[in-house]
Amino acid sequence: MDRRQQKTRTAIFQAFTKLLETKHFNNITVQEILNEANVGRSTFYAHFETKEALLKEMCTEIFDHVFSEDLHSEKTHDFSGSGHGLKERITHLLYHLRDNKGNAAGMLSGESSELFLRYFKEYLTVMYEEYPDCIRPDVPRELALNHLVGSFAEAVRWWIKTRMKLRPEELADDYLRLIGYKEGT
Amino acid sequence: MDRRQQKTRTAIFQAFTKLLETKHFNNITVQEILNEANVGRSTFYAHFETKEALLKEMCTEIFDHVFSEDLHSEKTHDFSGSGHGLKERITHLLYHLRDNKGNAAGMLSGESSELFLRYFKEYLTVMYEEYPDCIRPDVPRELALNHLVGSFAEAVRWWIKTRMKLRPEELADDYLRLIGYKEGT
DNA sequence: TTGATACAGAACAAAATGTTTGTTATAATT
DNA sequence: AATTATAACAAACATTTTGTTCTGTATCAA
Repeated sequence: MDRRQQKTRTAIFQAFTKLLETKHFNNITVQEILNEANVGRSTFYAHFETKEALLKEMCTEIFDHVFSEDLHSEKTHDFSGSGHGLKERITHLLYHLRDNKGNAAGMLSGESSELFLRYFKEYLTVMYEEYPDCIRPDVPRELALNHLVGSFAEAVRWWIKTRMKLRPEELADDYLRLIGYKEGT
Repeated sequence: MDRRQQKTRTAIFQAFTKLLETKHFNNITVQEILNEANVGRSTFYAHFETKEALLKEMCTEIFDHVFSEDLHSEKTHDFSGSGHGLKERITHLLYHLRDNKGNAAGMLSGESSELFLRYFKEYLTVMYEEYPDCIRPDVPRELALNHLVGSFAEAVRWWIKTRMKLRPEELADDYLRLIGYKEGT
């Protein structure tokens, strides 16, 4: 990819990220992004169709990164079926977030966290499909899956909101307790 | 209150509700609301400062109604402290939603459900404060409360999304199972 | 060096916002 | 029934934002 394109792309991403930390997505204008990123108007629209498209691409890039290593390591040695590995995987994910790879935490702590959570949950749903043993059989499957994903997203949001005072391992333990996950199950 | 005011107010509420069923809040313009409600521009702004204020007032009115009877019956005979009554209360709440008092279900099923859930959760948080025994002591209190509220909101959203196929009692049971609530606790 | 293309800046039409004004219609009051 | 108050309406308005199109310039890859 042309270096110029990459440069503007990251400039826009950074500007947008910065703005999202203080303002809500809806109240951010394209003009503000242009000013912050020092990018021409036509340039912006050459890269992104709309503000929403920008958000989507940014989320994809960030969460692809946050989840990528997990997905990779999961392919090299498959733990699914035994239930083992969920705790490690969750902890790993939380470390990623805490170390702010791709600024995911910054985004999730801002006023527009609902928007990011939507994308976050999509990835989580895919992840949980690999842990069928976590899904309780005594309630409708979709409801159970929805519960696992939603609860984790909420827990993460709470964690970030409280400035990540708990260590990743602690939050992982607490979360697993809350969803009634037992080590040997 | 002047009948004229009440008339326009409900006209705007109905128009807004109808629009919210098909479009996202962000993509609804004031102009569309005016057309749908057959209300003059200046009239709208005499009633509501902004579109956001309209949303807020509507949510308050609806959720006040949905939660009101619960809060009332709770005062006449207090169950708090024993843990008893949560299942009944949740079931009651779900019946309210299913019978669509105040169009709460319609709103929660639309594209802007996140917005309504925010308000919904506020009410739920207040409600759960009356059931201290549900809050697990082995994780941070705020996290546990957050989990109860978030899980219920997610369960309700799922329920509405699946067109409320489960009976309220069934969903209440499933939800209580998911959060690990035991009858006698 | 050369050809391609990404950029900046300006200008533009279209749409939306929120305010103001004068007039009409409909309440509540006597 | 007549009067007074006020809510609604319609139109006009300045302002802001959006998304497009243009031209000239700078930068990249070959």
